Amino acid sequence: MRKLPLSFYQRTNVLEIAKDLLGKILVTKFNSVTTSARIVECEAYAGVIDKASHAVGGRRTARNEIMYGKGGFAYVYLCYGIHHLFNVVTNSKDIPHAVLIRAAGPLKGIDKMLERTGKEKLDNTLTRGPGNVSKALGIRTTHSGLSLLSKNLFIADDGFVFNKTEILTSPRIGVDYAGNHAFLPYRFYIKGNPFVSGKPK
DNA sequence: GAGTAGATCCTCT
DNA sequence: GAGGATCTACTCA
Repeated sequence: MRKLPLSFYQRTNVLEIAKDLLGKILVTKFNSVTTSARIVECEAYAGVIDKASHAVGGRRTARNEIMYGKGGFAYVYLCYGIHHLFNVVTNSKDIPHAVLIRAAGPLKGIDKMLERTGKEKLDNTLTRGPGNVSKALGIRTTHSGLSLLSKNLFIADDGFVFNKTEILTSPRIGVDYAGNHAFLPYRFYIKGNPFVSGKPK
């Protein structure tokens, strides 16, 4: 198992990076507690031309500043006052591309995830949906700006790959306000995986 | 099983 | 001062 190198994040095609993140392992080590989960769903946000992105039209604020930095950093922000959403910043400096991690399958530290989410036992709601992934892994807005090569927060590759036929694409979720961009097939997920958000098949 | 309302707070206008 | 890259619970059928 190895950490993904910076070169993984700093490629120019955000769609390719989003697709490649499927099957990788998101790991957090906070207060010497390790939790990890395999990514099964994510969405690409293609910077200034993407109406669903925080960086649309070159919008630049204190909150999304990190998106304008180099790839390989975490961008975390609060949505609806409740949910912490975890993003991976990609591409190079001044190009605000990002990938939103939407769902993952728990691997290590499941007990700790249950404690964090207040659940009794493991079921498919533990890490289903971006708000729950962050909650289970203990990711909060204070972690925004952390490097994904740090020892507390990183993404690893254990050699596992999903079969190409298991990877599906669809329009993104919850971005109806983005007009025609709401229909772009920028969402990637694993067919039939119980942790993928939306209606189970 | 499907549809809808409410939660809740930081950020930008 | 408004609204959001969401989730859950509750209603009704």
